Amino acid sequence: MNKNKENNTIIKSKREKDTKERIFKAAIDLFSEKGFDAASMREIAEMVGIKKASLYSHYNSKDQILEKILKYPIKRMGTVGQQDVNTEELIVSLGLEKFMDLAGDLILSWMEDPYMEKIWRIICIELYHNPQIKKFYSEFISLSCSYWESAFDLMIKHKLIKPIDPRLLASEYLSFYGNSYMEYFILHYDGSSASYLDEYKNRIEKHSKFIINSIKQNEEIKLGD
Amino acid sequence: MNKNKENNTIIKSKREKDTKERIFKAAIDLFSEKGFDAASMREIAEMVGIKKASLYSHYNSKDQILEKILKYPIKRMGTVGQQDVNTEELIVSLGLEKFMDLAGDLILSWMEDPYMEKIWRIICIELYHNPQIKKFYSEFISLSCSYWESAFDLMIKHKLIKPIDPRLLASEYLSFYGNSYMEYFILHYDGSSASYLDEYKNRIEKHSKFIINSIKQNEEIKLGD
DNA sequence: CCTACCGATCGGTAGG
DNA sequence: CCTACCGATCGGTAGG
Repeated sequence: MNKNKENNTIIKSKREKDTKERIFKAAIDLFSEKGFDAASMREIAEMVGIKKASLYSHYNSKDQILEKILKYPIKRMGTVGQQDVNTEELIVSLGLEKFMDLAGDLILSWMEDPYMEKIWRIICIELYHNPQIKKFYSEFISLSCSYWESAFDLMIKHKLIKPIDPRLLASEYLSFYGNSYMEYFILHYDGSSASYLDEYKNRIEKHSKFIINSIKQNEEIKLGD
Repeated sequence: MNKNKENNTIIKSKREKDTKERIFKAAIDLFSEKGFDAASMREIAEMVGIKKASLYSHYNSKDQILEKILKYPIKRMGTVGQQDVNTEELIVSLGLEKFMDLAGDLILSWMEDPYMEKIWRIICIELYHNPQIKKFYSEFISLSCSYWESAFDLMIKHKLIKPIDPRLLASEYLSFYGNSYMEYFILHYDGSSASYLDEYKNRIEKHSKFIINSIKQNEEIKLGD
């Protein structure tokens, strides 16, 4: 008797967890497809196969679902970006070209998670309309700029690149990424992935080479040093 | 009798035209402040000082108001960009630096119209949510890229810059603009103008110098030619 | 997890 | 240019 009750509780809570996750996934799909406002709670419920009112046993509000979605990239950033390696050591040991290649690969690997792609699209299309998303994006941009500013600063210190304002370099390097992703997610994204993405990968690779060529220390000057 | 009737007709149609323009301005203000969807016809009417139903004697729908707003930048583009000057002559006669300065000034002067700033904000914040705006933006980007691609191509032809893929150069040059404006309008715009705008002007000037330095033909190579 | 309901708000129209 | 109204849709709740 007791065993049976326990079993039921376990099964029930497992099903509940499962439903909560299905709601999460359905919300990502719908928000990324139609935008946060245009996707209704009714549609989310329909996709999960339950009635709208039942959503509220798992989440208190539509905003709370979005809140949980925005926590996902932060978790992912943690696992990808927060290695214990020292940036200065990495730059010195790899050199300019290889360090930049590694950084580019990291950003790409971060994007290849299918959730991340959809979540970025949600962020891009709701950047203005949602204060929650605006705050998240501002902080993300600010963190990225700081990281790259200090990276370029270290490169100058080790005479790997010309002494150009590292803040300017960071924004030259990152604005191309920003603009490319925005364009991709807003103008060309069709949910099928891979289609346009390869073209963007190609463009970003060329951009990286252009920047490297523009800032690397000239050979002659190096010799004369 | 006849004279009086005529006069009344003129006065009436003048007032009608005036109201139509006040609706136009109110819509620009409200759409740029809150976004197209969030600004309601009731609010527009309230700002103009009439009732909502009266709006429909001037415009058939909310979408038609937006349509008219989007025609404004095209008219402005016509007056600013479509001079009869030949780009090739301009590049040869001015040289690299002065041509780039002129182009930057043109873009800025285009932005300094107070309507344009608000309309750009509408475009940025509604880029995804509104198919009309998406189409307008796509075409604008495509036109800008083509123009700059051919401009860089001409510079290469006249050996003013290094022979780098002109398509890449166009997107290096323009993506910084795109990203800066997007960031300005979405994260820092507060309607008061001038506040952050100066900072962005400064950043864009530095960007232009960075690009010029990266692509200009080295003196030595020029001599050896 | 459901049915049945709520108030709020929207763009737009009829008729004067 | 107005009053008065329309159907549609939204997020969320009560109560079981």
